[in-house]
Amino acid sequence: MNYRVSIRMNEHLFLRDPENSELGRRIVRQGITLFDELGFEDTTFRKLANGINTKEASIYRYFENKHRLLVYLVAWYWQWLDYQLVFQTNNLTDPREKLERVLRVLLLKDRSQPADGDMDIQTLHGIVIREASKAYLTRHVTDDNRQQLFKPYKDLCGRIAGMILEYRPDYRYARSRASSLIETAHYQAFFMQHLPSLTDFGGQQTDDELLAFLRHLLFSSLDGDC
Amino acid sequence: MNYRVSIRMNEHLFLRDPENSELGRRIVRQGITLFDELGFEDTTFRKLANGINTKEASIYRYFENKHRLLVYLVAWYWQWLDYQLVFQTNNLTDPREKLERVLRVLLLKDRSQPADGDMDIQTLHGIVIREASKAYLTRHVTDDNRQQLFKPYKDLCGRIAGMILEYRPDYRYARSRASSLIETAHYQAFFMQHLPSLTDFGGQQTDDELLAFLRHLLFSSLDGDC
DNA sequence: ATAAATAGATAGTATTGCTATCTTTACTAC
DNA sequence: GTAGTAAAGATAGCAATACTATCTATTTAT
Repeated sequence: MNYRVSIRMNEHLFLRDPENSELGRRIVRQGITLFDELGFEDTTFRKLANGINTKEASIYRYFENKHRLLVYLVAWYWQWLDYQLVFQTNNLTDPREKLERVLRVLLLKDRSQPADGDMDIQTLHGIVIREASKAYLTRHVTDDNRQQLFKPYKDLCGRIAGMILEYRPDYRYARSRASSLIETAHYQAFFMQHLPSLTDFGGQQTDDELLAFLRHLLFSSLDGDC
Repeated sequence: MNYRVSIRMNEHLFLRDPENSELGRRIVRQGITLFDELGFEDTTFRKLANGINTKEASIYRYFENKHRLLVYLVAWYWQWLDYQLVFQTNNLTDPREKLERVLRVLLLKDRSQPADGDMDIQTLHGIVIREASKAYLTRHVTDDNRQQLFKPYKDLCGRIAGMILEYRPDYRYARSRASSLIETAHYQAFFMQHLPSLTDFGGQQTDDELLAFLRHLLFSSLDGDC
């Protein structure tokens, strides 16, 4: 059996769909490489172009600017993650088990379903941890939001919120709980790696400790009287 | 009685101490104004200089670059907040009451102790919400950390972690709990304002709802069996 | 009164973040 | 096979950014 999941992206995320051409795919692939290696701030379209033997101007035909490329990659990741969630929780009936899967998927603990080959999921995960909040922590967040740029993130939160409500139908903070779960997973992962004194994860299986922490946080909030 | 709290900043945060001169204080004050109005990305030292009738070059004598100015402002805020915490919890004996105060201080719910007059705390709070994570979400976080730039943040987390342990001495995740409390407070405040569908705070007293959510999250994690 | 520190003024440079235009190539329809 | 169109390549250019350097004027400390 050979299959792959393809992810349909919102049109506002690009000027020309990068999945439809060889150049577009190279831009995306190199974008991931540079964001990973240089970080968002030090990446430029000129460097990106040089890395794939094309010209700056060609990249501007695909993405308005560097920020939009970031938004694109992050949105792609959220959509991919959302699909993983659907896949991994399919056929499960126990709501607690579903939430357990949510935690594992957020931390990329399981061999995932293959996606379009241009996306290196592990690397993208690292980019999301360090750069994703720069996608919305801007003065133009409202305009960007109007163009639906954050819909994948909202959809993912919505799905998790739904699972929270399956587990605990009267829970009052499903959406905030979902968004803070995602955010906490990512910045704790960042702290763990770079500012470990902000965390309690020092040892070897830091990833498992983080999972245990998130599990504890999530279920203590859902299981209490409230 | 007339007093003010003065905050001693780490030397690595600046090239020349901005508190020691009129120009320095103007730079800081205008920095706050511009970060607030234009956001970090669209602020430049040229604009800043024009706004206070000086030259770009003069600003570079105080701060290495724009990022360092952000780090300085954010560090100042964390130190100020840390002091607020000390002040507000002084003489309290009930550990739960102390943690309640932590929540209120994080959300700036109480009339605070006056600080050096150049800092507009409310505005700074807004900047911290939107920009603070850009201070550490970089590729050079490790170098910056070596220069102690994030010590104020760590100290604040450490203090909150200490209070958590007073309340619950056997709690295993005091530091992660503290850092995620701070981050959650800020992210949720941002979402509430700009991407409200990621939260459950829609109505009028959104700030009180956020407080209730944070209280719920914090105490449910500390009161459970674990 | 003199030296030292600070600030102001001016200039200059490499890079960034674009936009414009023109040419070449590749595919598509008739 | 040719004409037409879309994508990509090539080149140029420009205003703004992020600095650095240097010189002069002013304040301040001794």
